[in-house]
Amino acid sequence: MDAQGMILGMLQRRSMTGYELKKIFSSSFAFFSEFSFGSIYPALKKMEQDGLITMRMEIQHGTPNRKIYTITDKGRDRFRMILTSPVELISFRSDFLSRLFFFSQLSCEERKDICHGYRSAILEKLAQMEARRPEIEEKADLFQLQCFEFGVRFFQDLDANVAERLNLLEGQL
Amino acid sequence: MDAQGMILGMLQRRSMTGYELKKIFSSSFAFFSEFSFGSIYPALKKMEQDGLITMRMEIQHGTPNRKIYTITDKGRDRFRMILTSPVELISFRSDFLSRLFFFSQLSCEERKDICHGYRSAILEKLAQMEARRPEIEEKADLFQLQCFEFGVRFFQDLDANVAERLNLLEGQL
DNA sequence: CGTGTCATGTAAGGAGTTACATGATTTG
DNA sequence: CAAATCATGTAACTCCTTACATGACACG
Repeated sequence: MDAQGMILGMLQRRSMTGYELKKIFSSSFAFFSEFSFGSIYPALKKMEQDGLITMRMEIQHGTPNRKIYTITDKGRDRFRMILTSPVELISFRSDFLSRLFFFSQLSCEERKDICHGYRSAILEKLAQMEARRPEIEEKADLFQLQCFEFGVRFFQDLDANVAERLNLLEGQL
Repeated sequence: MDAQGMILGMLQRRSMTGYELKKIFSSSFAFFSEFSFGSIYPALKKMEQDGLITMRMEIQHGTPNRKIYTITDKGRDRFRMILTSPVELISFRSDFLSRLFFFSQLSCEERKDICHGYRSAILEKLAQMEARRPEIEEKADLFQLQCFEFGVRFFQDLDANVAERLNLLEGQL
């Protein structure tokens, strides 16, 4: 699902500004779908032109004015279509696998370093996610919590998968 | 690792044409890194200009002439740098998780359909990969075989992860 | 005689990121 | 007094894909 789809889904829950959308995308769910301002603001503009959302300016004193976007019926229809269209199989480019593919060109030490370094990065990611668990358990609905659980397990599985390659490298298998 | 990096790695094993590179990228390792002709040919051109590879034209009779690319010392140095640079944590956009995130907006039936459909797609992918196992076990080196095993396990884990979400949806947990 | 394989290449488009510009107000 | 937060936006760039163009030979 692209930026437009994700934004529509968010706006279906409640009206929001681009800035707020960015905060949610950057929160605990960033691991499977993040977008920068450079994607969000142009997408909002485009969707307003297409009649999928409407904008209302909130004049503020002190802080800058906010543009609050609200989904329209047309937008709701569009989102339904997006949500029920065929699900794409995960597309990923794995830097780790790109290295593993060329491991024959590295020394044994270098190979192990890469694997260990990668495991550390995964475990750090997991720690970051766990640190945010309370926040999620408080705010998220059942399915969003399931997204989080899926993510945690995904990285745990990834780590175990790398560990298995390491086992072989270290001749412990 | 981008197209340039992957191509350099391939050329370090042996000299090749763009067409051959494409065939390898489209083979059993496409699941973690694929590139189209539209990436490969311009990358080869660029890298030749940068002195990372050299080209030698092979005149053929009948079939079209082939441009055989060979890595240079500069290219080898570059690839070493790429191979030993910090490994990026996997970056993926999961269409399935994007749906799950908005499951509250779907009926129970629709939710289950999405999960079942997704599991089918994963199992089909696994079947496709297994069908190519003999080819890989014959041609690939130890580490490339490990890439393949990693991929198989990755999709198995993915399936199990989706299955766990389904369990909850079906109230069997 | 159509389809597939061999073989190279380019132009246009897609979908994003990064970096910059602006500027007040709050927090440490 | 510096840095973070609030808030919006654009231009340039990256890196890739899709679709097209070209053309001969081999297979069934």
